[in-house]
Amino acid sequence: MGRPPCCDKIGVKKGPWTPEEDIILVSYIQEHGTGNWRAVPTNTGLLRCSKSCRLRWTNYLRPGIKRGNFTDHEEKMIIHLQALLGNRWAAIASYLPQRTDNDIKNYWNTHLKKKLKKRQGDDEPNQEGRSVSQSIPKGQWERRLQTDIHMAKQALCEALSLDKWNTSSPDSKPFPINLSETKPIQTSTYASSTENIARLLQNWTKKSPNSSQDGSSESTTQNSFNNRSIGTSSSPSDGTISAATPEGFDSFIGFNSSNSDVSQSEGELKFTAANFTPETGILQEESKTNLDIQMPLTLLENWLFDDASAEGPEGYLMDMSLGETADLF
DNA sequence: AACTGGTCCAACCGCTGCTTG
DNA sequence: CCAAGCAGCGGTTGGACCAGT
Repeated sequence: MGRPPCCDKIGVKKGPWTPEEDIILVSYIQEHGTGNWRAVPTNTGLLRCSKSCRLRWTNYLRPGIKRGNFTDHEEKMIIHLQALLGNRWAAIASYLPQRTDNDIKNYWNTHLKKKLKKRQGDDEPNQEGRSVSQSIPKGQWERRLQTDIHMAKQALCEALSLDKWNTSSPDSKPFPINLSETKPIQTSTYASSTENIARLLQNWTKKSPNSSQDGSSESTTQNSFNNRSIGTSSSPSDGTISAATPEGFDSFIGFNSSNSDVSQSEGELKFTAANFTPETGILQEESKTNLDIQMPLTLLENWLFDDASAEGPEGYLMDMSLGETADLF
């Protein structure tokens, strides 16, 4: 007979999250992963509903999130993807792994909508208009189906050849994203909030029994979390975070700093790839997500930014869905 | 300095499809 | 098979912030 009720709405806290709450949530997910959101409020003592916890994690605390201004590159991708997929922000976000669907949605509503409106007002033929008009002949459901088939195919390809990514050639990047060609811009609000959290995390990591380096595989989630964050940015002797800075925090909670740092060297990229395998624990899901979109994004960029291409996205997707999926299935 | 209007974004709301017992 | 609950998604909102007057 169903499951026991989720979180009753009595005594559930709402509104902005405090750094303390963030730490509690992060530390819990470090130990237990993101599998059971329902258990999070009860096990952590957070007066939040499970939904709120999940949202906080996926939109804010999750590793690998890039914050701040959108680059031209990202902007173009969003515009094209929105024209292709509609308001399927989650699907669009899957092509921009560093951005959350909420972020993209907000950016679309606050910036791009107006921008496009303005451009259309200028009555000037542009790429966005072209993409939209090209996508119209196809039914929405059909485009969705094509995209979903395409994504499923990519996921399968990834699953079958994960090792290739880890031992890829020096030219290959851990993430498809040439987003890294663009400038990193951090918002001051997030920076300040991460500073607070990082400061609090210092205490937490000191107390945490999980920062041990015994190499035990009892919890891969813990190990990966610690290895990638504390292990690279802290003193091994005391286990504390070395820098109470936004960068320090980003690196604590994941791979963000190396991932979003556009000035990173190829060597750093390789380092990221080497450490960023699906076997690395709690962030496995995130890493998979990132890996999964590697090929599609690279291909996507071909048509997104190839002005000479007259075929457009539909041609690509049609090929993928009608041609290659036949082989797949 | 105070007010006003606009912008931005984190968080909430409500719906839907899937999962579970 | 069914009902209840969960997780995820897209739409909306509230409040902080900023620029202009």
